[in-house]
Amino acid sequence: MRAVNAKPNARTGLTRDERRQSLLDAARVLFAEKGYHDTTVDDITRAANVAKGTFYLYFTEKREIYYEVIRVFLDLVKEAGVVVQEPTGSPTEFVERTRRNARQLIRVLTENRQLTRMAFREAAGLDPRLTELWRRFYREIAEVEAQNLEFGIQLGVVRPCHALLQAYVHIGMVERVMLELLEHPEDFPATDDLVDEMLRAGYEGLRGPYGPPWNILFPG
Amino acid sequence: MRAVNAKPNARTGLTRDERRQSLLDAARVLFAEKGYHDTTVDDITRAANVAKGTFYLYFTEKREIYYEVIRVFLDLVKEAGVVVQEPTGSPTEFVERTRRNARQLIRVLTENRQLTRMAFREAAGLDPRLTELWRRFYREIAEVEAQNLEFGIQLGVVRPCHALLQAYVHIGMVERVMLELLEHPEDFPATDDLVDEMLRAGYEGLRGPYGPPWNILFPG
Amino acid sequence: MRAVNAKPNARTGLTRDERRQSLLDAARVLFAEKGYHDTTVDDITRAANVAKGTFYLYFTEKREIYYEVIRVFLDLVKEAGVVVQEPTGSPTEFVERTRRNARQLIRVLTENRQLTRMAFREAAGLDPRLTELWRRFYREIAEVEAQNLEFGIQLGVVRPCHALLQAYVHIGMVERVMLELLEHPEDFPATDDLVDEMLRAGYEGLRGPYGPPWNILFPG
Amino acid sequence: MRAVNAKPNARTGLTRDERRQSLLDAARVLFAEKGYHDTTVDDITRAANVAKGTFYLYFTEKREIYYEVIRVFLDLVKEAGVVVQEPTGSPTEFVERTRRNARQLIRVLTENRQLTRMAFREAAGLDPRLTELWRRFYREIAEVEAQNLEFGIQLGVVRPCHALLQAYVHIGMVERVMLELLEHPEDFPATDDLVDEMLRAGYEGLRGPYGPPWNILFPG
DNA sequence: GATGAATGAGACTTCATTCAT
DNA sequence: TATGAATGAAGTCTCATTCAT
Repeated sequence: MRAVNAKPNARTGLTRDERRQSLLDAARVLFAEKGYHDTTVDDITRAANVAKGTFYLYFTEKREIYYEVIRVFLDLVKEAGVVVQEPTGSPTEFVERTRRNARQLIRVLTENRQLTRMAFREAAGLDPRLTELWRRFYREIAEVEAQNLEFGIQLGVVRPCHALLQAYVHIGMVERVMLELLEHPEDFPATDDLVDEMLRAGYEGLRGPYGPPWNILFPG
Repeated sequence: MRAVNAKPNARTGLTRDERRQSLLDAARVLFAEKGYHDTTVDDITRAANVAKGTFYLYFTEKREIYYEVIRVFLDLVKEAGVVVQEPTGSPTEFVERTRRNARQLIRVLTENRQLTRMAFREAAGLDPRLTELWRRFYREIAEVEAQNLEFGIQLGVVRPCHALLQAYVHIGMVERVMLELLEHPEDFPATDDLVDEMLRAGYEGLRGPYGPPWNILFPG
Repeated sequence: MRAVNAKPNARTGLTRDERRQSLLDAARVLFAEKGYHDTTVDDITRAANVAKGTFYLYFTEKREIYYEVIRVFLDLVKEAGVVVQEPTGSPTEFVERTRRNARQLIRVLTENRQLTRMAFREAAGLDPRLTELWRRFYREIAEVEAQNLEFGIQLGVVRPCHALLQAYVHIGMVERVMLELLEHPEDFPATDDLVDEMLRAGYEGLRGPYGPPWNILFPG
Repeated sequence: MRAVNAKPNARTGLTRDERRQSLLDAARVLFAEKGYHDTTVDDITRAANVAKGTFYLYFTEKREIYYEVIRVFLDLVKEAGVVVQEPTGSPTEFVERTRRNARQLIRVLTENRQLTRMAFREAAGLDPRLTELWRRFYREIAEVEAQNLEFGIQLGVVRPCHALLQAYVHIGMVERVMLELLEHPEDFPATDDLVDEMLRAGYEGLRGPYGPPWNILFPG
């Protein structure tokens, strides 16, 4: 028994979902290339090989398809790099899992280089609804990361700290480094070293051989 | 002797620079509020109390004034928070200077809350020239920060590391935390504690009491 | 023996005429509610529970179904209120028959309140064919009424006059009063009194106790 | 000293009001010819010799100019034919004034034949605001006419009656006759006779030589 | 006959930019 | 220099109608 929308169209042989998907695919490429405002509905339908009116059978307005493209992208990012860990295992395992997630995240963003750049450049600047989408994205990944930090604290791998703040610290460092990496890969170490360098920075900071520990630096 | 454009206009009593500035001021407020696309040239001239055509006596196109608003804003940010340090002094002095810069940066961004949000939301999404402006902004502040890290390494306060990468790490953490702070100040510690928590994270990381040092965690 | 189109459809169990009728019924309601331009073919087919394409198996275009709805409505009106009288009987009978027709007309229009309002509001404004339909409607009812007046003249109940002109006079008074009645029933007497007041106005005018007869008023 | 908008435009030499008027003039002709829906903004601006965008400097939307055309037309009609009379003078004077108004009304409507036909055909069918305009039109003229009837009653020229109802009766008869006259002038007497025939019908009705008076016809 | 996805012409509206005074 | 009416390209969205299955 087929699903509701699984019946292929009489004329085109595409199901409703397939057609919708082909519009989304066309839109993703065009938005990634030219951004929201320089991409017209006409561009999208031409790229998807349908008439202009067809667009409005699948999306109520131009914004909606942009919204959808971004939503799917952000879900992909969340899925790739943002994983709820278990409060178990050794410190090595804990860090190792984090390491794997980071590498996976880099892979996904690199595979969607243009889309990533566009998404973070235009970010939330055109719609309260879109702003809300981004806000929720950051909130969700921050909560997962804060949760992971709490687990780390329980395990003793992480020292007590303001977990939510540190979650945003981690998100920010990854975000900025990734965006620079996508522009100038030649300025950065290869993926594995890059990940390690960042993990280490997060784990034990940058204190040098002659730097006194924080409690001596600032006794207050 | 007055500068070339210092002669006040017969009708308006404003010098050319003053008029230009009043357009920029009006534009800044409107862009901050509504973003680039929802602000019309008409809005700007109405807010600045000049006729529409006057706009084009001071700016060649709408993008230019946006570009200028962003440029001034980014310069302000650079000036506030990004200072080339001296490779001298004690570790305490080194960190103390960083601390002062961070607090100053928070002050400036908070004072320009709406503009900051808008600028980072719309970011570079509408023009190669604007994209280039942002790219240069990040490159410049990254270079300053990398330089400071090199100094820290020389002083022994900072361990040897990939300075440029760590510069982006620092930029990212500040950027993301700031943007969240502007949205949800109630989720974060007050400024001084916030700065310390971040400095400490950068300085000695989050390693907990039972976390082994990195070289033991990953002997490779 | 069944008529040509009386064979019920295998799938739907409806004869061609029944299906056509259900489209007309749906259209009548929608047109009455929203008028011609705000009612889409999609609205109609959805309300009639058929696919959009089905519409064009029964009507060649959207206008046609509107035309048909109006035609049926105008026929209903004609049938209800416009009756050819016989040139026989007493004055009382003559007036009494007129009175019955008027009451019947009010009933029909009141029962189709929305449709009546819509029909007279949009009237003939969208199509020469429709314009012609309305023109014929007025001509036909005017001719019947003129005929009745001629009978009245023959009976001596009605004075000699320009019968066609007076027919339009009667049509106009009924039409306008009816349309106002449908909007503001509270401004008018109840049906029977309303009819009598109008009949009397038509029959002996509004001349007051001190008003001289017309031939004295205007001796020419 | 000139009025606010009396300064002619630098480029075109037209004041704002003149330009607006030329758009209205163009629109009136086109609407009269083709109705609302078949007239495009493009048609209007082309006829007025301005660019399409200019339209929106003077009207917020297409409906607005239609609304304005109808409003001006209805005001013209009101002004021409709907005059508040004085409760003074002889019956002859009273009727004579009515007669003059009626003739004036016929002149105005005949001079605006196409516009009149269009206006009454499309009537109120496209907008609540327009519906309201028409509703108010009818209410206002009905109130004036009802007032006049009250005066007539005071003078004894008119018998006591439901004045508002009779006002609508009069409006309807004039309206319908006028619309038929505009279509088929050959079916009707010349203006002066037409007016007299209608006045007489309203004044003393159509009772014939053998028709008993109403109170005998219907003793109830 | 019935379906409903697809079509595409065409309408309205916005707004950056120009230019005659 | 300042004005602000005028421009017109361009974009979004609607919907009557078609047609392959």
